[in-house]
Amino acid sequence: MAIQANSPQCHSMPQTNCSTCRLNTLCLPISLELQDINKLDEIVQRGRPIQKGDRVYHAGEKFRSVYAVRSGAIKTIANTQDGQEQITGFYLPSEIIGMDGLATNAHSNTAVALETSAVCEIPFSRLEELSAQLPNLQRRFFQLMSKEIANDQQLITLLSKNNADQRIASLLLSISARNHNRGLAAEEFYLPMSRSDIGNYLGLTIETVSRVMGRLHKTGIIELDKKHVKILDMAALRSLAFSSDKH
Amino acid sequence: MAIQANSPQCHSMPQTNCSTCRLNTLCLPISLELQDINKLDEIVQRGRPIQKGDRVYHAGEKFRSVYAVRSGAIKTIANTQDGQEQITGFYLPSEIIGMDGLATNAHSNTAVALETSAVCEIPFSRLEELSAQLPNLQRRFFQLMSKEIANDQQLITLLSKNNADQRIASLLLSISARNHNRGLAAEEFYLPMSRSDIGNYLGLTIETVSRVMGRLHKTGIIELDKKHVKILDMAALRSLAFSSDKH
DNA sequence: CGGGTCATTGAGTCAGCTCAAGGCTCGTGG
DNA sequence: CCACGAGCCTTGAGCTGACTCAATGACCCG
Repeated sequence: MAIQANSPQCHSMPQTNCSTCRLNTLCLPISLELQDINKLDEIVQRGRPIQKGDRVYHAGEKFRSVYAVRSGAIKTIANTQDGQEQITGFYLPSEIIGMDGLATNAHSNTAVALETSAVCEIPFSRLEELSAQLPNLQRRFFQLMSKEIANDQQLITLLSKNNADQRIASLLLSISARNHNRGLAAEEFYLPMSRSDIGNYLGLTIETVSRVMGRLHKTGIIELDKKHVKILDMAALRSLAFSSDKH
Repeated sequence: MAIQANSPQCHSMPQTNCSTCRLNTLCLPISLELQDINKLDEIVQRGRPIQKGDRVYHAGEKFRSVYAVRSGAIKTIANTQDGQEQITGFYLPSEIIGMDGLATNAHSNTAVALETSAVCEIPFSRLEELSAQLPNLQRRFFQLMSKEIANDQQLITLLSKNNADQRIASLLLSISARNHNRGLAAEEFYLPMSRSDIGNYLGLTIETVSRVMGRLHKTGIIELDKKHVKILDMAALRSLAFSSDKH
């Protein structure tokens, strides 16, 4: 718990508005003028930190807000008809969650913190009003939803066409790239999720996840110590993820 | 070809505006007042019928419009990094395609007609302007994108957690339900796509699709003649799709 | 130090894959 | 009118990647 509280993402916590947030070149405010950012800022509610395992919202809850991840990491879980759970995404700082609730006015997913995290709550009715006034914000929000669709479709392809090695390699590359975008190292990072979460997300068993990660380690492509990953051979990892032959 | 041209969906062709279109309780105009529907109608462009195999838009093309399927059926295809194709959706009348292009301002998918079809083109810049004026339309479009996300996440779950029988059963039920929504029979319909399309979409080989469909036929759950499907035991199909045990 | 959670490793099984052969349907051309 | 080729689908036989089951290891916390 002490380790979680000291996680490196937490130094963005003292930020109290969007215009000074170091994530504002990635998050919802992109392409907004300073005065428009301030308008957005007025409707954003910053909550207290949430602990590992806490929910941001849960399936069935009335849809009121979307949330920007400010620090930490969040997983979203969809419940299937037969009572199983499917992790539909891992979300890192600057990424937006909660858009699943729009269609039916109730969240279809549950969002759970993977470690101590902070989120900015954005009441959707206010965001809608503001979007009608600020064309750039409307466009930006459409784009965010479209990005979500594109991400989901990439996962669909991964699950439909790729073997275990390719799925794991792709996940590592995705996290690496997103960290890099936020100004962190692309080659070295902590995985905020458990092996079981990875398996659930990628449609694999925990044993297979463990074996594949072990193999990547043995072949010298990554260094691995529990959740600490260091990519030693980025090119090899890429060619593994994107090679068309399954063997 | 003659058969395609006489396909049952085509009698919606003579419609020339949204307010009299029999799909307007399902399509984009939902929840709009009559006068607002007319405003929407002014920006909608109705094109000529497109033939089987024709593209509505293709990957890489600049994003300009979204499209409502008016008749026929459309598949959307994403190209993977390694040159494979992944079908990401089958779209029936009243459903909207093209929203994949918003994030990057270029389409990431290619949309191909599965049979002779007609689409309504909706230029996005005009739709954006109108959305800012009509809160209901803005909300409606957000909802459509959210619905798309929800659909994609259901497919993710299907691919990640369900076996071949469950995947096929779920697809049949989905098409059945969507036909029913449009006032067509839930129990009897033509599959507009090939076995190979089904396999691609569901992450299965064509042989497995064929075997599973044959098995559903033999066990008396469906009647099957090429692409003509009749669901004989809806309850059995549902319990097959949603049972939690894989065996 | 004991109990719980999470991860690793091994051995055997099986669902869905690959490879291969053959059938059905439709359009074209002799 | 029929023969033929091209697509699409079906069916069979055998293989294999990922699963299941099982045991053990590593770590944390009380």
